[in-house]
Amino acid sequence: MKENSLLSDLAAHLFSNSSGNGRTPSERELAEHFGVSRGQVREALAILEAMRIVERRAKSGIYLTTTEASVEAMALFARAGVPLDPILIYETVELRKIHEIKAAELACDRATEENYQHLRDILGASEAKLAAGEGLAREDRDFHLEIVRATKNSVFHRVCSVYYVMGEHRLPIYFADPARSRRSHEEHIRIYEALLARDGNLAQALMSAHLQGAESYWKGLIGGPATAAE
Amino acid sequence: MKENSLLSDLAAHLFSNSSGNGRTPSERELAEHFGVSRGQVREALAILEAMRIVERRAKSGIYLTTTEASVEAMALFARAGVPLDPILIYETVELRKIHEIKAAELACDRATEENYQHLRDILGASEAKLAAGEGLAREDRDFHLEIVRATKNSVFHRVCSVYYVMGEHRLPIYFADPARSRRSHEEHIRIYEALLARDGNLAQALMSAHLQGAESYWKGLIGGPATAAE
DNA sequence: TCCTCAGATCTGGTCATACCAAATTTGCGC
DNA sequence: GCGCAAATTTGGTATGACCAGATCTGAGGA
Repeated sequence: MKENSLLSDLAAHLFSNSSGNGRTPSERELAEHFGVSRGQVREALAILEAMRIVERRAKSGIYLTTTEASVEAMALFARAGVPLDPILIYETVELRKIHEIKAAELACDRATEENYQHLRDILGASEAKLAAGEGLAREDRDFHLEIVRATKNSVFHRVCSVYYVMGEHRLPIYFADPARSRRSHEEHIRIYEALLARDGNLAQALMSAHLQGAESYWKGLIGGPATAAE
Repeated sequence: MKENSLLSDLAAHLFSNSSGNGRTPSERELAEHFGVSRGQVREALAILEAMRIVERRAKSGIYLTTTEASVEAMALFARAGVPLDPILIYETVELRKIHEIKAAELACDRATEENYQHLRDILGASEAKLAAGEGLAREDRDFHLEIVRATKNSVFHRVCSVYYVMGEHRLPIYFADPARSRRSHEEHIRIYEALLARDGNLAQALMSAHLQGAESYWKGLIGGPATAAE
């Protein structure tokens, strides 16, 4: 990964080192802290400002945004390992349900052989991972995104691909349980078969049930005291 | 507006002045062209790169991204006045339908008095605009976004608020017709009433019909190449 | 003790230079 | 034409400086 580590490190640092009014250290302090030039810090801050994570007030300082940050911002935090508000995870799952049930329906009408081939490839990779006793985080994401891609609506895909990465640091936990991984994989297979049969109603129903499992899981984690082993 | 004009100007410029392989002018050339320092250009480029609009290759150059740009990028272009591929507009409308029909349903369950008040305020503002013979672009967006907000799913709202701005430069055309504005406004009123009555099915149906009108309109303008595949 | 206000300080915004090393282009010699 | 080395270009990065408004500090007055 050649990811911009300064960006995520900086984001994490700003949240840990901001005063009560949301004011963060100055550009000069940040530059010194990270051992880079002010220019580098300003470049990163420009991105963070575009993501509405911070607000730069001329001659005053840098402040954490009080209003809603962008979805990109949430994804950045997820990558940076910043703990995400559980509420946001739940909301994300809810949004996924809205997106993917519809995507499954549309994909039944519009999926091409290329999409089917990709899905088969992903299922094959999943099988291999399962056999090796590994988690399916990456394959899960790929499978679901490929269905969105099969809707042939690129805006739909752009929107989904942004917030799907949010789960990248959560899914490993979810798929740590081999039984859950296996069940999820089998549900994927059935969804694939429904897509192949172009049975819109069935695909929707299967997708709904599939995501319901994830929703209950996260709801359980968020809701009562954490009883699940982690 | 205190918007970062360099950002959008730069984005537009890059698209007009890139060679066949997608290579854009160098940072130094861009700095000179816009009469700013290289640092300013680099800050803007950092944002454009984060939006996946360009790719900066060390010691080589800046290249327009061949892969899918982010939704944020589309919104930026819309603001910058860069003509958007009609296909993207149609795809956006389709995604809006997916989002808003569901939002209407959820809002029926979760809307609070605050949401209703906002909706009333927006409808009032719409009435005033209509009486003054003005378009409803802003009010239309506010109305629809408020319904999304009423779902109390902040991720949902974040996602929608990004791509809604895409329409800001299109809606004025749509609402140039007084009859269409009036009809749209009246449909908003009925949707509001359904939300107030917490009638989920009715709200969904009204929203679906409301957006169907917009969809047909844009489809008509585009010429319907999207559905020609079937 | 508390308030006021001018002066010192800090801060983001912007620009000009400079150096590096790799990628590109140029142009010489064949 | 062609190959290859030298000259040039390019992004990446750092340093230093100046501006002007925001912010903080402390002395002096009520």
